[in-house]
Amino acid sequence: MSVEILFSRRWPKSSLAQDISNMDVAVYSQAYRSLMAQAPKRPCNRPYLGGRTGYPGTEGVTNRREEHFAIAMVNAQQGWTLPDGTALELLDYQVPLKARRADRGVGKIDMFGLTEYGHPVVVELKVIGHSGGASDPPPVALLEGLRYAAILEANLERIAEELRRSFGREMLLERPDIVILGEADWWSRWLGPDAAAKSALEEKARDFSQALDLGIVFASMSDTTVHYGQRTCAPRLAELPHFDYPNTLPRSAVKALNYVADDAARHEERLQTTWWQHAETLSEGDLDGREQTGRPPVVSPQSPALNLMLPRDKAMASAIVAEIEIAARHRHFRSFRSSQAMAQSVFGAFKAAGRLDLLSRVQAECGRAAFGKTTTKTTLSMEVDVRTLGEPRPTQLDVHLETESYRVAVECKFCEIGFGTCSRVRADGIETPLCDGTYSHQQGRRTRCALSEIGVSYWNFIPAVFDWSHTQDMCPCPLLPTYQIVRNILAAVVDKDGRVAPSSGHAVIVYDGRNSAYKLGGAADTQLRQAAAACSVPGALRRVTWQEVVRACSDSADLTWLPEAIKERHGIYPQT
DNA sequence: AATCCTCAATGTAGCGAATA
DNA sequence: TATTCGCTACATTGAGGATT
Repeated sequence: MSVEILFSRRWPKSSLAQDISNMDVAVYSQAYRSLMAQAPKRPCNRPYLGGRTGYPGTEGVTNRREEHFAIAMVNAQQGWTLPDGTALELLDYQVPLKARRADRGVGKIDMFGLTEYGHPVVVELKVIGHSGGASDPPPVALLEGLRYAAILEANLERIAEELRRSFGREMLLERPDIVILGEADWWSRWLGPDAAAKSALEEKARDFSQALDLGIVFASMSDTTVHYGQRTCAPRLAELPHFDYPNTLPRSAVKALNYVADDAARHEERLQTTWWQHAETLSEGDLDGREQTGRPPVVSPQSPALNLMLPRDKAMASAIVAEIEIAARHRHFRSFRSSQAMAQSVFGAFKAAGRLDLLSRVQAECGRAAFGKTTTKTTLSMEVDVRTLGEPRPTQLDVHLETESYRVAVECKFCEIGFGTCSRVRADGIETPLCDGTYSHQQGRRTRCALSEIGVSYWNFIPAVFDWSHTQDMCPCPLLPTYQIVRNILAAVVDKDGRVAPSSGHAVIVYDGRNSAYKLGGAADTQLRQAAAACSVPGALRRVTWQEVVRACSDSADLTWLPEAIKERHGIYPQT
């Protein structure tokens, strides 16, 4: 069947409105189905998703504004809200669709993402050209979107599998939605003076939307400056674009907004159930005996190690127990909520089994290896003091991995609903806080940050890794919500000699995938995205769930006990 | 009549996937 | 790993219409 019409690039401006009106939706829908039936399918050793570095591949000058724009947007980890209120998260850019070189007219998906419910979304990005060129007309963008959606749909299962494996996400096996995301200038250049074409396009999109049962959203974003990237310097957007929607196609009724609140309560309830069920299997006197509602099981002070998940093998078990000194245990170490106990159990197990190499299988949510490349020579230590940041009390890393002088700083979360914030704005026992929450000279100080004033060197390093300048006032201080995350990133990228080496380390956040604070739009998620959006080094901040981490040991004989134990105790297990 | 402007057609650069 | 290939965005060209 004729799929040719989906590939037409001839849309003369003079007859744009007429040509759009003349589009026969039935014919195009048929072409969509035909293209789907004959779509290229990439061989298994050539993935669709993942493998992108966040850097452009080339050095020197370029005119490829659009690609840099897309890379910058994905790097910024900024999702946005679709007109029906659904949150969209961008996962990848330049997704190839060709199976063979000879596949004609098959390009790459500018950006690919999922809605918060796991529905696939194809984003076709249109920006004004490097030198102000108008770029393709809107119908071409629409057809590109349809083509990509058709080819994507033909490979849905395959792509869902890749998302699961490489990004730890679940995708619904549904026809993708299409977002045509154009810079405001691009839209107005083509449709500004031509109201007829504009309404023709919107009407046609509605028809397509109905005929094919997919969402088509036109989004306009504020024009923004792109700082072009290089092989070692990621492209950046000067400011995050602001979106609005010239057409509003409410596709699905907005899912209940109290969903998130319910989710948190349900999760807590399920945790308690799982915990107390597990507690039943313990012996009399193993718990501290206190029972208030809402309180998790807490093991007795006589045998704190009971809060660790341990193998039957005695040697391995004692190696795990010894991984964190007793003095370094947190106050709430004995609680089932303790993320420290979780971290010690899991990472201690990998180490004790001599299988740190398995960690390189774990994929972070950005598609990169969560822990970088690890080998059997990787060293792992817990509760490591970081002394490179000039802090009076050094940052403690939950877990520190080192492979050939590449450092990974791991922050382990479990029940926590957010990240630590800066202490200077709190009035702990003093009348006025040491900082009013802005990054500016205050209270007669010589530096803008109360911590810099006492010799903490965060701000010496921050400009090398974040878009925040230490020579400019900021209100509020960008470190307010991102304090702990930033500290972890700095701990990973600042070396012993006090130099920033962004390519020599990264930070990872490990969290419970069921914890709603980390779901799109949740409190912790927002903190992470704020940090990521300002971070100029792609991959410096990665995130991964415990669910994904324990998946890595499923086929290692020495570690099969771990997934079972963590499922038993906390209800954590890799999905499918 | 000279000049400017717009736009479609044609040509090129950039770049990464495909291929060998 | 190095080379080839072809797509997309971008640049240039020139026809023809509009303006001065």
